Amino acid sequence: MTKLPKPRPNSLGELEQLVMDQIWSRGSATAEQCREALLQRHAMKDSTVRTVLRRLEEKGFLSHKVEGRTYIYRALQARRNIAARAVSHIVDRFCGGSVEQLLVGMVENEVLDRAELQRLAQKIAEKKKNQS
Amino acid sequence: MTKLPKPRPNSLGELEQLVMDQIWSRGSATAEQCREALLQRHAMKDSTVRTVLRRLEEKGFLSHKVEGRTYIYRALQARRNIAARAVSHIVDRFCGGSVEQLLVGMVENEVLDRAELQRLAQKIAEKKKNQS
DNA sequence: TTCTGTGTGTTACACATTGTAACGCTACAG
DNA sequence: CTGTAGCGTTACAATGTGTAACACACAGAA
Repeated sequence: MTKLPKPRPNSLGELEQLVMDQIWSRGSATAEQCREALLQRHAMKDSTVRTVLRRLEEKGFLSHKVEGRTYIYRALQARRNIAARAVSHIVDRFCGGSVEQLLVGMVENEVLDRAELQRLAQKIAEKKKNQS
Repeated sequence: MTKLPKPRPNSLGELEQLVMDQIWSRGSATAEQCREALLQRHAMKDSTVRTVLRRLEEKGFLSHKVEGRTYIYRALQARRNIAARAVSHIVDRFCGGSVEQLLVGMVENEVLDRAELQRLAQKIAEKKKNQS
């Protein structure tokens, strides 16, 4: 009976976010690179960053390769995909699975205005034309 | 110096979700009504439900009026609006504020298929026509 | 070869959130 | 007047997250 790695939750804490942002925008990064980049807004020890990186890897957001003695982390999932899945959950939970309902809500809440929505529809239509 | 109500986080735990679902689908409900409705999937004591209800109220999701000796809870926010704001955060965080990016991601992740997307665009267009 | 620093693994701790519940008080029904 | 239904208060354990110390190992300097 090998003990399975304890499943960690699929959401991101604040610091975890910041670290992921680093990885995403750089493509890949070491612990030190992350730390340096974050120092301005958020001072922390190197062990802190490394712990966060390890947890992110456990959660399945990152993987690393070893280069010499240092770990180089890269994202396993694109920002967009994370967003897509998160939104999918929300839609299921709150909108009865209907993306349309979601969009309606977003307009109601002025998160999205009608003009924007129109542009979206336009683009979708165009994309279809180009594809078919 | 009156102590301000401690701000609770804006997310919902699993049980909190279930309770909110009850309130949302009924329009309003008492603690006992919630409890009874949830008993099948999720046994719990009355104090548990009441604690959850109180916390939901602290978080700003619910309010209550008193009828005789019982509290009647109702939602302060529509499901949809919660969804809209949550998604708005996600879009900001992960999609650079672009809903389009989000939709692209959702198609990539097969959360949404192209046909569905087309229907959406269609409906948006129709709605515009009806309005203008 | 020995020393030293850099990067890693392990372990720990505090605090907040969430699920869970006991206990005690009060007011209305019988 | 007494039981009970419904509330307020308080508590506790598990988990998630930020934070970090410490020990170990290896690569390059002396």
